Amino acid sequence: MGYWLVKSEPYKYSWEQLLKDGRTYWDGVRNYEARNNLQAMKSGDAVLFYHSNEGLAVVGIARVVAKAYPDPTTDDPRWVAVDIEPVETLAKPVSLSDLKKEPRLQNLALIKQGQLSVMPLTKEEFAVIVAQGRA
DNA sequence: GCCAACGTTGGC
DNA sequence: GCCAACGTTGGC
Repeated sequence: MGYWLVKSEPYKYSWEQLLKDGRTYWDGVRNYEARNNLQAMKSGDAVLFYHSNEGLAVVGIARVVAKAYPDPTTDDPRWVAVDIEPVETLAKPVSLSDLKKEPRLQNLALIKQGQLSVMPLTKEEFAVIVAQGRA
């Protein structure tokens, strides 16, 4: 079972929109490292949903429901998309500043490499963030 | 709106 | 294959 964190700008696609839709495809990735991470996702993997630009917080937990397939929004075969569905809305969004304060999260790509939009998490990192979000 | 960080592109 | 220039992203 894999653990991931994906970023979305709320005005493009927000957590609330995902709740309303019930399921969405995660596309538009145009960065090789993020693409490689997408391709490594498997159905059933857990995905934290982070709002960038506005909010700056992890707001919910989603699940991969379809592993990587060619991105339907482009003819370029290099890019892929996955399908995700919402699992749980965090009672208390975990903000970026909270993440930065947590010693166990200092290796997060979110903190070290701000512009990566899809990144892997360890099981512990996932658990730490979710525990904060439920507190 | 600004600026720093990073990835990608293209000339040599 | 190197490296400078450029574009994009995202925090502040």
